[in-house]
Amino acid sequence: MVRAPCCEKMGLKKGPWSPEEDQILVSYIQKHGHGNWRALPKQSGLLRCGKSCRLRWINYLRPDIKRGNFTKEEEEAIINLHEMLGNRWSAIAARLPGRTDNEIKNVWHTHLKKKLKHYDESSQDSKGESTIQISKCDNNDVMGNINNNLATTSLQRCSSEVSSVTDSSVEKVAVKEELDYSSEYFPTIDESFWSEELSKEDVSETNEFLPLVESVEDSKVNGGGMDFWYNLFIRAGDMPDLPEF
DNA sequence: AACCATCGCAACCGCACCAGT
DNA sequence: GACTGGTGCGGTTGCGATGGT
Repeated sequence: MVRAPCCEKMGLKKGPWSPEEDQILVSYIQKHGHGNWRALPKQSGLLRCGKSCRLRWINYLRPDIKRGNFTKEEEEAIINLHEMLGNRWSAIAARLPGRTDNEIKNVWHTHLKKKLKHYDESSQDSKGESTIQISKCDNNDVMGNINNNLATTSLQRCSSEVSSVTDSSVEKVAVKEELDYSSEYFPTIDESFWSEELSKEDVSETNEFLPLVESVEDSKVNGGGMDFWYNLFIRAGDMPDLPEF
């Protein structure tokens, strides 16, 4: 395949986006959508290549982007999902609503890798057990449901152990954590599960996931982490409307 | 205050994949 | 089946911000 000439050779702009460019891109997409990224710059009058426009929109301008620092829950989810999925950032991002693959990738390389390294080092000091610090989940009921209904991940095992602690929601507790993160603790998930074609019916047939939806909808509990857990364990795109808490 | 090192984030690059012809 | 164009993805880079000396 013949590679398309790069932006610079075409006289197109590169580098940081100006507020004016952002404005043009947003208003164009709001009006016309983004059917064809390659044609978009021409039609909108932007001196950018389509690829650059797409990236800017996806990583920064999309209205559903959640800005700001990652919560502890999100960080823990990234660690767990990375353990399951590897460097498939887009797949991880699909399970963290409002976060982009680029953002997750950056967070991984700047924060989480170091964090994990730190855990590894501290865990090597003890024999077979390590002590890690995690934040207590905001809502024990939710975590209980997760623990009842989902195959256990390392995070959930931690959560079940802290669920008896009843005061401050940000209290840090020391949790004994076994070193072995073997498949015993992760559900066997074949590729079809992660594929975008999985329907709602398929989800219900994959057992653990539906009961969580029901429990969330029924419980109407108030907790900052609710949307997060709700979205994380239900496939993006097949989600029912979020319940009001 | 000036310089340097490090960090964090936005953006780019190159490749792979897919659909249409 | 081969070719082409569009899109998506993961790795990498550039650069401003921040902190330390």
